[in-house]
Amino acid sequence: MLNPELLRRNPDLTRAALARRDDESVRAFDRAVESDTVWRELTARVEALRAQRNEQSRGLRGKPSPEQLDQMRALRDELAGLETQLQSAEVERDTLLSWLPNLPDASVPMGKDDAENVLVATWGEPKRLDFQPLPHWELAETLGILDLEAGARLSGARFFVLKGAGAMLQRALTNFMLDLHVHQQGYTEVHAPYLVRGEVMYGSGQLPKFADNLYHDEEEDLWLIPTSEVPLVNLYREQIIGPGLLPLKLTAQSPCFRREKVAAGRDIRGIKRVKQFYKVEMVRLVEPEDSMQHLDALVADAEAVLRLLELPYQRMLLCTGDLGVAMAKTFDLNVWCAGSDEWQEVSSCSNANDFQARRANIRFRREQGGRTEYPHTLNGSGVALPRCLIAILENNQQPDGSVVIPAALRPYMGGLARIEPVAQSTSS
RNA sequence: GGGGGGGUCGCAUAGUGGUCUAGUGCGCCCGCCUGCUAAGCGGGUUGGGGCUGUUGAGGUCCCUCGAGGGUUCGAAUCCCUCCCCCUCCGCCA
Repeated sequence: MLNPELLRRNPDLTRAALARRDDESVRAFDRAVESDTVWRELTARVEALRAQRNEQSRGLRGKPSPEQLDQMRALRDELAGLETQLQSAEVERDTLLSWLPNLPDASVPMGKDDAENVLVATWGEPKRLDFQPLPHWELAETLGILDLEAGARLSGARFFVLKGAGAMLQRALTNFMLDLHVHQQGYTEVHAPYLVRGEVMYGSGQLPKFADNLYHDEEEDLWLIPTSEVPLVNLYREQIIGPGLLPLKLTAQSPCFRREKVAAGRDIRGIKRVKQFYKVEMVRLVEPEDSMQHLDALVADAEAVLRLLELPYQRMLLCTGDLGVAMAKTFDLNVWCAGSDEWQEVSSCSNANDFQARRANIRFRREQGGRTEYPHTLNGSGVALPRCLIAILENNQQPDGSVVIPAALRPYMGGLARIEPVAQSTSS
């Protein structure tokens, strides 16, 4: 949520910042400003009446006369009418406000969509294989470690089954990433629920806009998380973080559930875009003035994962048109996948500044008795598992169909250095 | 799933229609006292919002006793719905 002060004190600057995203945001902003004005007018009137009631009521203790009672009843009724108006004005304003996206940081380039994201840096060389590389869905099936058919049989399209060295590789990756974040980079490992309340989804910005892409249990009104950013960012919701505790650095592994309704026709082959996958996530809660440095540090933490796994990647700065609603600035890390012959996004590292903190009502104090402030929140994948697994399989494939395990992962796989093709699949 | 108890300003508690502008203890902050510390003494200490003003000084009003409704001239207190915690029984990884 945007700071309401922005609508009142600096509407022109704010409108201009939103205009860098799209026209719809500007129109939504103007409606929010108008609705906020109405709300403030009604607030002033209601509060004046309440002050009047409180004062007169004080003189009434004991035995009010019938005339006094009549007068007070009239006051009550007038107040009730206005309060009803105020309430609906408040709902309207809050709704409009809740749909407004974050302001893009000044350093974010203008652009319509992902085609206009800016390449900031490249690490490593995309592998040129001197044979025809296979895409992961073919490669992994011959290795006997991926079974898309079984995934479909169990759960439908966009679900998959990993077996043997494939399942082990996923587990190895998770453990490797968590160990790096916890032991080398100073994050605190967290396990939090995968099912959360609606308010929690609202807090990190998934609701109200993206209800369509989330799984929801009607009976208990709980939502399946699309990323552990959701519980991690909300870990301190409704709390005031005491002096000296920031920055907080949190990491978690979790399954992620996405309905992928929006991307219905895209990436249908393989496990690039699936409805359930594992991801290791990093979140930071920091003092506002430090947040951009923390964004750089966060990106570096994610990059360390890819470097240790020897995966060539690009760091992209997202343009205004590709920026998530809650985010002020985002870097994507795209890793080269030799078999699919494309760069795939494995990490998205963002600074949400105070947008999520406001929604989730997370505050902090710099010193005992000081005023409360909203911290800035940052999140980034470190990194998404199936796509990382895709990259390892496709880039490390050999002419004989085997796949070499990156050295960093071998200790996590019982020393296994290579996944060999199996003779035959189980089905006939 | 069934029964019982309970959510009050950091923590612990008091408060059963106006005297609550929510008391008390602990903790914390400031000051006094004091070789130093502790004790003692005095003062302060929920969070938010509007207007005004400042760039986060102040002033003023409103809201806030788990959340939302209701009754009433007036609700921490009475009624309804919901959320959460504890406990007993049943079931269960």
